[in-house]
Amino acid sequence: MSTKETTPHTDHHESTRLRDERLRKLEKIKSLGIDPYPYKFTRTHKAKELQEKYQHLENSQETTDSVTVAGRIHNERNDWMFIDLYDDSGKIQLYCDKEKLDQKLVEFLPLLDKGDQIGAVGTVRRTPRGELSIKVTEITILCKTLLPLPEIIEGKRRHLGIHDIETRYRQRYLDLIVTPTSKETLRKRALITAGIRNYLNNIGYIEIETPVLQTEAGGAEAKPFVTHHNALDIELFLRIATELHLKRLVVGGFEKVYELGRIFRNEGISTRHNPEFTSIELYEAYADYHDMMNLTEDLIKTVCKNVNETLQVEFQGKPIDYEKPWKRVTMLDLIKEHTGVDFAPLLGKNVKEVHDLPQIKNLKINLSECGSVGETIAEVFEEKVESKLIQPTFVMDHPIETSPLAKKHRTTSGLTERFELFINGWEIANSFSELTDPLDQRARLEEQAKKKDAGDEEAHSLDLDFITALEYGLPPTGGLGIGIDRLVMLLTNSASIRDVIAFPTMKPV
RNA sequence: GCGCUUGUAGCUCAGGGGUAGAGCACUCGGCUUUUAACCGAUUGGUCGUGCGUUCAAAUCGCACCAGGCGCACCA
Repeated sequence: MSTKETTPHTDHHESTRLRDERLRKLEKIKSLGIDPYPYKFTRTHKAKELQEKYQHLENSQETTDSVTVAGRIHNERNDWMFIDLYDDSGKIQLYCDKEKLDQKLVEFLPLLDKGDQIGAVGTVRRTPRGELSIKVTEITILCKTLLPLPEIIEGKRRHLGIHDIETRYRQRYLDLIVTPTSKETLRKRALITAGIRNYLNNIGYIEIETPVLQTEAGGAEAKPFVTHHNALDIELFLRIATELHLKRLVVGGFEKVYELGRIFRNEGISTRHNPEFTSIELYEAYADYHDMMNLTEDLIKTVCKNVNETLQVEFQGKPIDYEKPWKRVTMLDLIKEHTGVDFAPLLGKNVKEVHDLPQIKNLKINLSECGSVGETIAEVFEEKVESKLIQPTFVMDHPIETSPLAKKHRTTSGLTERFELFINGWEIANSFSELTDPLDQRARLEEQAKKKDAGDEEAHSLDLDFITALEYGLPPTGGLGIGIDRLVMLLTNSASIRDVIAFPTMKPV
């Protein structure tokens, strides 16, 4: 501090100047024998509790009820006569009548700054203007801040806030202080994840944590992050799915098991993609994908109602109705509906012959990457149908070539018992009647391994221990995965995945 | 990874070859017993970074860095 005082102001950046001013006040507070960073403070009420409790207090009415509150100063008016104090429940105004205040406190007030955390004791009153206030008798500094909070001006109106979206994500603590909706979104996210766990725990599921560090990153098609374990001197991968370990747990005798947790995929970043994101996967013995559809629909309806108190939710201007029974339709029927092409008779045909059919050529889709009719179907679906599925829709019975972990369809050959849930054109959930036949599973993963060897970085890897587990017997099992971040986006009307992740991945500055 | 676009004071933004601007915030002073208070004064900036063009660059060009949006990949 002492060297700073001798430094000319001209050598300082503005931010340093503002900080120095607060350091000066900090020193002053210390010199008064006050600890600017005390250990504990006991309050009697939160802001919201007071607002509710004194809802019926009339304008200008005063009580003798003494209360103690604590929070952060967001604003001050008329030389500290009015202070807007915020805690995590909301706002309460402090009223400082300097004529009646202890002289020491009057002298202390100018040492405060917006952003400081304080505790206050006083009596409850409603001002003539109708603002519930605490008529202050004591103020305790709880934390002296050194940096000013960001403020924005709209018209002539000034309030706390940040327009710069980069700052909002990089310095999320600031965003949370000054942007009420940011805080609300994360609060809702917590409500959603807690709601999901509650729902599942109540019907007999248990949550078990499976490894993040794996020697084979299996269970999905994605590029993994690679890391290294020093003591073992081996390459390890961050998990891309929880699927294979959870199914091992079902082999081990857990009949209803899930994990809600972080997974990692080494792919692009966008408004809908963060390299680490949260999924829930759950597995239920003796269930099939029809059971999983019922569970998915009921689960999402339940959390939606919890969070929004309604099943009609707007997403970026589009009304989405979660209430009506969700449409259940096969992938082939949807393709037929949107393109007029019926793939059912083409299943099992030679892929080149299929691509040469006039009605396929007319679709004007690049199918050169599709090495099978199944892959062609998936591609046509993605190109022509996916983005149109705005209202909740279960898309059922995917081709076998693109679903290596799903059981063959019980009646239609070439298809599997799988569904994906689409809302707002996004895949929200993915589910199968899990493949339990160890010989079939081995054959399908070996097929994937061939693709991987041929250079497909995203093909499934061959996890031999998983195959071994299946040979010890996986009962009929329904499995389900839900992308939590996108679900939260939908239920909180958030345009970017970064809004629903507290600390989204950013390039270092 | 590609395309478009943005980066100027603590915050929000103007300025687009000729001495770096405004509002608010901060600081100081005045007025006021009051609710975006008001009035006045002073502060405050390597114009994202680097290299170039030019007598002269915040401004023009190129490269790089970071963000946003779109595309690709994907959930």
